[in-house]
Amino acid sequence: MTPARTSTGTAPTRGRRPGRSTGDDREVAILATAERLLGQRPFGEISIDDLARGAGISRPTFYFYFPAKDAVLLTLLDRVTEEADAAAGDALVRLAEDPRARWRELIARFHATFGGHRDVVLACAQVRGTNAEVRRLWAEVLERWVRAVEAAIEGERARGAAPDGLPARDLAIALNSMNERVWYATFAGDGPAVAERDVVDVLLDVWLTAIYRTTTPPVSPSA
Amino acid sequence: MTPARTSTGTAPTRGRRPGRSTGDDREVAILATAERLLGQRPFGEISIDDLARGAGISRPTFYFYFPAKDAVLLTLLDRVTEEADAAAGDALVRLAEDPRARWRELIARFHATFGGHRDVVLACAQVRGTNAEVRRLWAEVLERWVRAVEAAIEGERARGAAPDGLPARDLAIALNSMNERVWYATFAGDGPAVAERDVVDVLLDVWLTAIYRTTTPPVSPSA
DNA sequence: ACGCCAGTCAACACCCTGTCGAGTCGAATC
DNA sequence: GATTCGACTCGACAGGGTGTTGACTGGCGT
Repeated sequence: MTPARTSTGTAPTRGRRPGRSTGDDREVAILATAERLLGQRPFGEISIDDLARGAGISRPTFYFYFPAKDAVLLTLLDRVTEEADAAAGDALVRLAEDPRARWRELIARFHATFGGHRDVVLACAQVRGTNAEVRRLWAEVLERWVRAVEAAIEGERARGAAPDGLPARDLAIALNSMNERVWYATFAGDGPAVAERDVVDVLLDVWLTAIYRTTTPPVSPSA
Repeated sequence: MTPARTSTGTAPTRGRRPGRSTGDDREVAILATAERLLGQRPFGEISIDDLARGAGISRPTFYFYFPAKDAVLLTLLDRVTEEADAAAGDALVRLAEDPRARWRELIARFHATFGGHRDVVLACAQVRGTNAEVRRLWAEVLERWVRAVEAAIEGERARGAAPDGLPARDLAIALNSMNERVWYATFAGDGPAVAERDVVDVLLDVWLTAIYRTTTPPVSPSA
């Protein structure tokens, strides 16, 4: 796994150099403590001391493993986005054979991944406003997904299944943004939100109408 | 205007009782300082001391006017949402006469209002994660807008202009959520974002296709 | 037997928040 | 014109969180 000490960027000096192994358990203990505590109270109310004590070490020792509290969350986020990438992976291959099913699969898999780590996702959404590292990582990940969707839309237009219209990139951004915000509201449960069991179908409907102008996109004549 | 001392909720005792006027300038000075500083650095990096000194008072005196730093932002947000409400106001009346123009007007007016106060909007989005008051106020406002859009969609379905489909409320939530997130990205300028001059048209396109399945909704036969 | 280094923590310096109590001052009131 | 009252002000404190320093430990290679 990627080392956690990424936040300051300038100095990867701090922390355990590869070769030894004693400290690994402490690192995972911190991570586990963070994920557990995130289920109980918001990130802002968890102190470094809480994390350290939860992992059986003192506060200064925490800094041996992570440069700051946010870096823990960043590592957690990294895991989740990797899992989401893996889950999404091949959802859009052979799109032409059954577009509706493929798009639904994409959305459903993201939903499952995020829903399975909602505490982490929610916490990241919260600190994204104040932490540049989290913001950057999330922007990177989103950019990948936007590009994948953009390419898929262009593919559908090329085979004549989807009409021309908005630039594919803008459409991809808008749809991905919608998903992000709708999931946030659904998982956080504050403000107007779509019920969790409906959210995939609601999002799917908007995606299909925005891309194809119909909820039953045509399959490819061949195949 | 509404007094700012709303955060604790239990005790409106604190602060200047109506009748005198000396303190009003201080209050507006704090607000003005906050909005000015927000244009320079994020809310989290502005201390109460900064606000107080900017308004020409000491830190303890700040607490005479506002119960906490967040309350200042809350007051600022209140202004912006009121302005947005006023701007949006009658955009959806006579929808049937020219649906595309009316929807566009709604979106464009919100865009103009938020864009005119982007520093405040951005700051609120950031603290929403950590501040329950801001979260509640935003949820309330959003709920009003969702209801208005929901009613408009149902109206369009009733007159046969829009096909049935998703529950109108879910659709309204999804579309409003999309706007919120897309605007945030556009104004913040981090991560994948739609260019500011295109954003109204991009959002409009998704709204129209999601509601009508066409970008040129039919006008009412009468009128 | 010795040095090195990952790992550990008590203690410190700092910053920010929120509160308390002692004030100042102008405008009614007597 | 003295007195009272309440709006308004701030110095000083207590508390809690962060990040750093410097000293200490113990195993492992030489």
